[in-house]
Amino acid sequence: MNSRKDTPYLDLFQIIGLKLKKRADESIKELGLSSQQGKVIDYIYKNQNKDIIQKDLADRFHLRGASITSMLQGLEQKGYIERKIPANNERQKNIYVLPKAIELIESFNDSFQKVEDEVVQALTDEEKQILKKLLVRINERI
Amino acid sequence: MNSRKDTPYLDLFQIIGLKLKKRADESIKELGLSSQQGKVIDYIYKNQNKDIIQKDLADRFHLRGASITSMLQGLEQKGYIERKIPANNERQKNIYVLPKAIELIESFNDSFQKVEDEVVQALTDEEKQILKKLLVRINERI
DNA sequence: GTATAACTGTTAGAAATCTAACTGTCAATA
DNA sequence: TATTGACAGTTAGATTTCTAACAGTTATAC
Repeated sequence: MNSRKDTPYLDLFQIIGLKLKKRADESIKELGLSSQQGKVIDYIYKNQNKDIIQKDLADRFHLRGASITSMLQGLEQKGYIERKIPANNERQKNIYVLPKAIELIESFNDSFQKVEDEVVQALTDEEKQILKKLLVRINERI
Repeated sequence: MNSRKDTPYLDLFQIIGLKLKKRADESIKELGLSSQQGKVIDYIYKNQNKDIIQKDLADRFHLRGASITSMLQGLEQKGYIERKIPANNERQKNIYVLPKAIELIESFNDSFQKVEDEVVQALTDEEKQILKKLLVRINERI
């Protein structure tokens, strides 16, 4: 009777991921951004000296090119970022954060940090290390 | 200089969750369903003797009532499920899977199982147990 | 050198989810 | 027992993501 199908890891990752997304969204809602937008702005800011293009964001955040276009159009209209076609390749667009976004980064990173702390608060230092090691390995293999 | 903000657990859960969702969607695409729809049908089927109502699904899958309404309307139109107002409470609707869905359950559970296997394939038995224990504990606390 | 393929980003339209406002039903209470 | 509040579900409209088809640019191959 080994035909019983069960997917506890799949289910746990799905549920934890959903809960964390809602917590993160909630924590920066007052700034008028979604957690996804916050993460993207933070990533652009941290890599501003590396000539990030939209494709890099699509790869990092596992989104389609069309979704990045849509998100960045929104962030550009709201004055958080700007996009410039580089001289050496007219297919691409480099992304830069504007002062209006930089003011917020510290604030929503504080919020994300609080959610992060909640996640690992139930674990000992040793368990944290083990968990990170296992998550990294899983992430590399899938 | 401890102002450095970093959220590796948040990021890993987000990325792994996204990857797994895409894998699961891909694996049952040929059946004409999303992985979410498959999970819901499976849940209804496994709890058919418990008079499941829409609110139970909203709680289990961390979706809003409106989202459940929309999803179940779709599944009902396609002939996978039916909804019946119980005699003792006209506010509620009990959900049942129809034969057309039951035929598929075995098949997409096989698909989900394959994704599940990929997740843990890089881990030893001991690591699997530890991981599950830590995930369960995190899920309980957030 | 030109034709073709690969790359980067955009558009249009579909799907899934959300919030806010709503309807109808049941429960509590005054 | 009449009112009020809580509950379950629905609708309308917004948001975010997706796929498919496309335009323009760059690289490759003949």
